Amino acid sequence: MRYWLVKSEPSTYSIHDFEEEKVAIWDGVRNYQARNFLMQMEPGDLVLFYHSNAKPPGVVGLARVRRARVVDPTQFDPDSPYYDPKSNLDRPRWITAELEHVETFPQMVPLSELRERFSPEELILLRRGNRLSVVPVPEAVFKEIVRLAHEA
DNA sequence: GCCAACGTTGGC
DNA sequence: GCCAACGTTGGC
Repeated sequence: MRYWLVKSEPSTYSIHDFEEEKVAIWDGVRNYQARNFLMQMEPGDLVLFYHSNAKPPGVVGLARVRRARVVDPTQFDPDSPYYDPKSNLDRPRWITAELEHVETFPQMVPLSELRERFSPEELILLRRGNRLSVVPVPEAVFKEIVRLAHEA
């Protein structure tokens, strides 16, 4: 059982979109390091949902891995912005996971608070220049973030 | 809107 | 294989 954080721009796909849809294939990730993390996800893993490019940016909800190592269908769709002509059906290049919505937090945990409470060493998200849209989160950090999201 | 950081592309 | 140019991410 592992813990993760995924980023999404709310203007593209927000926690509210996810709450309505309930289940989503986490498609469109086109970075090998992020993909390698996606491929390590297992059913039952818990995933923090982070709004990037938002005002303010921060952790806004919780998801759970429903299916592991799902082929990202958008890589084969010429009409998709995520189409990858170099991928092929026999050896798909982009593998992801299917997530289910667990909770939209009663209060978001903004990036500024994450910076106050955690170090860049323990939370990859905080490392300078980090652009990975999928990162692992240590259990203790995960639990603390969930606690903060429910604090009165 | 700015710009630092980073990834990718393509000429050589 | 190197690396300059370019594109993207994402906080501010």
